Amino acid sequence: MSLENCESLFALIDCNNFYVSCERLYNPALLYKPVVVLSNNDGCIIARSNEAKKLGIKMGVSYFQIRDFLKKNKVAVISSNYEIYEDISKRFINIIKSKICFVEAYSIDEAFIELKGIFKKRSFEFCKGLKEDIYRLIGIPVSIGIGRTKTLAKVANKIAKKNKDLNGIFDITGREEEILKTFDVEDIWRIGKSKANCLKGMGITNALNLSKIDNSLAQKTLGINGLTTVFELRGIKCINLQEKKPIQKEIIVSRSFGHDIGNYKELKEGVSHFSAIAAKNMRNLNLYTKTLSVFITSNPFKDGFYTNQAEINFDFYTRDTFLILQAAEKCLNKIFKENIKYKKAGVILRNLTNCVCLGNLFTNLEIENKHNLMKAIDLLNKKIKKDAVFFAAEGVNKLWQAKKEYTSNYNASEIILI
DNA sequence: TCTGGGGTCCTAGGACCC
DNA sequence: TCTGGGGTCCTAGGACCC
Repeated sequence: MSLENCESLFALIDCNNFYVSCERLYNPALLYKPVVVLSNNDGCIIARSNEAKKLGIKMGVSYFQIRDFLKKNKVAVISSNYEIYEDISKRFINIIKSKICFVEAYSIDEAFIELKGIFKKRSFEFCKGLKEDIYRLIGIPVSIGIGRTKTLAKVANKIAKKNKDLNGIFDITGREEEILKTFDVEDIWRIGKSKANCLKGMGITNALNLSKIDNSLAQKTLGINGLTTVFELRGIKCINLQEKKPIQKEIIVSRSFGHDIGNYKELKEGVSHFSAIAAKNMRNLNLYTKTLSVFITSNPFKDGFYTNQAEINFDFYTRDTFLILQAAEKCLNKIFKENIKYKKAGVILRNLTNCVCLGNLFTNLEIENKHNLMKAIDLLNKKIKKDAVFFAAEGVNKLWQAKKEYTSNYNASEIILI
């Protein structure tokens, strides 16, 4: 076998303007029109249709700054609806898994695959078929980049997206030098703004320059991950396909409030609500926690910024919302200060495990009963409606809730695509 | 008036110990 | 009078990703 045959081949499948594409499934009137999707709290732009990109709307811009511009240009504005996006994302991954074994669900709208054997021999045809299948089955357009390493597949994907003539698929293999020469160092996967600035200061402006950098210089300026990137650009595989998702290290639920909160009661209700969501998410992932922390912050854009956090360790691993609510309240009491307008709060669960770790002989029965209660609550909320059952500590009015003015009224169960 | 949320990893620096 | 140095652990904060 020649050395060439031993080389790996990866593809990155990336959904085009994913959130916008999802919204278009529910509302075809949005097709061919400029559309943007807003972050939680309608804070900033997190997805744009191609038409919106053409208008020069940038990613991450705060909504209030360009509201008038959007209106003038008749851009459709939509609040994000993550339930729907997650549902479509699962379908997207399932289609890929039905066609090939080696799949890594990398993010909500991206998957890496490793092409081996017959798939490698017919890589382009296979990817073309996959792209067509995804569109036929769930109506989401994707772009696919192919390369010898994940980093090169990422580069190829950007090229596929940018260049219309390629019809959404590009294989960089054999053309690395020519392409990397035109590829801005800032656009390389895992090279962020600050590293890019540092590199540009050294005269390294494109990906080809970076691939030729001295190893020890790369490590010194970019750290160990940067050196990995350099090798990957040279076509040397350092980052493997991660088919099995490792156990999550933390679960975070945090939100900015719709308005500043000055009183303890309202803040406590918010923190309790986030705790209940975090506990529910943890049970969904079949995990238990041993550490809970709460943080609160005032508005960082205003004077007298205050932020603080407190942490509590449980005596044993738990997934019991009652215990989590108690702990969250204790943490909040440690850090709450009067006369501050709070803008944001969050709850973090750490030290997660998937082992069933119960307490001692005397507490086991009680814990078992609580488990069953939690299961029942989760089931009711799933079957009847969200928040059909909730904890008194979360409050009834939820006055602090974030803004969401432009939500589409669809839910995931409404659409049947396959 | 309005400025996202969720996640991981690395590093620098302090505390502590021998 | 004189005040080392290396290891480990922890944490906060930065950088990066989507």
